[in-house]
Amino acid sequence: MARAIDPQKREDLLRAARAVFAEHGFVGARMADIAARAGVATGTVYLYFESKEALVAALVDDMLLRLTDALCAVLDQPTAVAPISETVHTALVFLAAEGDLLRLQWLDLGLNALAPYHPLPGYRQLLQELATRLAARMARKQIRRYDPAALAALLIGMVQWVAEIGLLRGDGDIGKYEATILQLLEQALRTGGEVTSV
Amino acid sequence: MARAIDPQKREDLLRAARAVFAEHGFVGARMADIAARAGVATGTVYLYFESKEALVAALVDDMLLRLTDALCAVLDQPTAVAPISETVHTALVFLAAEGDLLRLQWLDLGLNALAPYHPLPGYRQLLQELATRLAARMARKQIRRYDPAALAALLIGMVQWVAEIGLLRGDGDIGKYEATILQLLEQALRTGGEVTSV
Amino acid sequence: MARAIDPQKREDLLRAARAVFAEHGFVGARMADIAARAGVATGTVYLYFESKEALVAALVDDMLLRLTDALCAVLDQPTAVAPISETVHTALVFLAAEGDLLRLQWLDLGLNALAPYHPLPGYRQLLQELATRLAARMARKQIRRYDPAALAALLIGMVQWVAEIGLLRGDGDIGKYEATILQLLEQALRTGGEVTSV
Amino acid sequence: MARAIDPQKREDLLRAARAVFAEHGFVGARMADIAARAGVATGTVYLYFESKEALVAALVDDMLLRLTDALCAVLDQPTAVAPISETVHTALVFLAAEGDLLRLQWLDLGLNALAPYHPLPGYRQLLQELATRLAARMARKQIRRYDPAALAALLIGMVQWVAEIGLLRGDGDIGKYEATILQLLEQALRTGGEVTSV
DNA sequence: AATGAATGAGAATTCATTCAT
DNA sequence: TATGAATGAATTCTCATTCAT
Repeated sequence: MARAIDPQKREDLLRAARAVFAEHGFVGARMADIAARAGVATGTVYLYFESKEALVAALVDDMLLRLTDALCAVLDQPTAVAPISETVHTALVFLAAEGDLLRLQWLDLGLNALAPYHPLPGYRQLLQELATRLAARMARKQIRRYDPAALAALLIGMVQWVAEIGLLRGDGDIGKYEATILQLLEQALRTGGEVTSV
Repeated sequence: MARAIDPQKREDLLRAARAVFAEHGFVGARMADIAARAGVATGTVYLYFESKEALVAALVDDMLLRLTDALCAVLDQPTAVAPISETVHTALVFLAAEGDLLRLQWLDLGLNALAPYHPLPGYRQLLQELATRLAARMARKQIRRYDPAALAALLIGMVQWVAEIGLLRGDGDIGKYEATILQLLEQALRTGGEVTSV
Repeated sequence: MARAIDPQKREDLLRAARAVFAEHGFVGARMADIAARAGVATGTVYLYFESKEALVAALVDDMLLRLTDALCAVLDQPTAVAPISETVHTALVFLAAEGDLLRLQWLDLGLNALAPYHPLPGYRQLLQELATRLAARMARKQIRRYDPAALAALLIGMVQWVAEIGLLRGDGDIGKYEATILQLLEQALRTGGEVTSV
Repeated sequence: MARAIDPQKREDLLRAARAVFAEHGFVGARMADIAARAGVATGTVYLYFESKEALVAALVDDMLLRLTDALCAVLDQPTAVAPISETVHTALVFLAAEGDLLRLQWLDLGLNALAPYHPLPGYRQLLQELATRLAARMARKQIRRYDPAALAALLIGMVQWVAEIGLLRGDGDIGKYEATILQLLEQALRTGGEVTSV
């Protein structure tokens, strides 16, 4: 059970779940509503997802994958003037737009507190893809050398937390924070003698 | 209602709640168990806390306050050689030790996704105290000038996420991450011509 | 949980459960209906009984106890002319009148097929009280000597099955069966040379 | 629908159902498991049996038929020394071996408490075949004269209940009970002046 | 303030059954 | 006849919360 029989239906279910979670919150969302929204019977949800929590996990995992794609797209642009800045900006825009999923990520983390080792594949993927690309820039001396995996984690940490602050404050104005991230990275990442734009 | 009549009992309840949450997770934790653990009747819990969620919030808020105290203590040491480094280290040690509460923080954030603007007082306090002290160091040119509030947020973001990674990986080994934070801050925070230790 | 707090409420619950079971059958009976019928909230049922099945067991056990009492009352009458006959008759009348509980007994037996050793206390009680009294009569040579416990079991087996046949046939006319039991016991139980009425 | 298309498949399904019922109990048994065990698709079960309950009924009915056959085989032996004793023994051995089906019989009885008149054909058959043969022995004065149908019912009642006691006690040791049945029948069934073995 | 029995809303989940293929 | 994905009804039981004492 809980196998993807019909990919389209799985898609519909995820879309419906996201909408219902956004509207009623995790606790307020009813599986029956999600099913109805996706145009299937209640029981059908369970052919695709083990549980309500699994729906959250799938949504978060998918978000992480899309974030990875978005960031990689930026970092892979050969013509970028300030790739790191653009990456940070992209991440912030992405997370601001998908604040509902960022909150679902916190929920997933909070709900699975007892599970010993269960990180979503998306985390590894995101950090790894980022680390690879950062390492490449280090190798090319475009940015200062750090542990790539750790640097990737720090970027994600800053960016997610800044996005969360935007959500917490409600206004979503994180301009000051974004500027500071960029200044900080400017200093931290620039290579020795040159004047570079990160 | 839900006001602290007996501070000791409130303490006991928080301690009991934390233990039960850690043992059974938020969903698996029963108010009756928490009450029993604290040695009071079920109904008594509600004389001190509005709801189960409020218990989580109180626990998180308290954690944030204690984190604030711990970090301020470090930053206020006049004799510190590398205050920022020590602060970061202190934060990581603290969060690693209180991983259960960090997870409860994520839960609180995830659970209150729909509430418009309700951040715990502890967040403001933590960021503000940190910002104040960072600003002071900037004024004294001990570290490079950034927006203090934003810089405080970035530190918290990095540190919390690194601690979370430690939890996710299960091994808690975040040495590499801590080293990288320090290197990065070393670069980002050092003032112009001098060779400083941050 | 599932302890008797208020004996009266427990009584009410049992009475309500029996009525609802009789009306809708075990499967058709809803715990909420039983609770409503007893004038309590749904959850309250679970303060007195572990589960729907436990309600059945309690009902059956109680029936067994009452049957025991009824039969003992007959057997303990010193003036009885034909005590065994009267006992059989009493049992048949009792079971015919409480056919719903007899059926609940079958259900309990069928439902607990997997539980290794879980007979209701009522069974032991019934067989034992009966055996004791039969043994006494044997000692006084009022009836032929058999293994008392086994004889008690055989009586119960015959009587319950005859009552069940009455239920199955719907007409409840078991006169022929009762007569045959009595004839059979007359032969089987009479002592040697005397002409006794069992 | 629900008619036997392929007798072999019907057999397989019954065998599978019995195994799954024995393993998980009636409630715990899933139609899908039964189907899988029989090597057919879920829906196929319903081509052979109306419902889960019908599966139970078929199993019980079949058991009753086999019991009938077994008992008739004994009673029809012209050379038997003590035919009634052997019949009782055969019944007890049979029911002890098929305790799972005896329990399913109770379940069937308990589940159909509300249905007005629906006994399985197997009951009538069993009682009738037995009655016929007992009547024949009475006609030949081999056993004392009673109402044959009633006597048959009493035998079944005793034997089933003794088998059930074996199940309840878990040890299956019903030797004492069997002996008592035989002694009792010896007395009850022997004809006038002769010394017969029943 | 404290108690803890009583409340009762609540929804996730299951699985017997169906039916389009 | 067989399939097995889809259905969706249906309800037990839980447990946060209340409130009479």
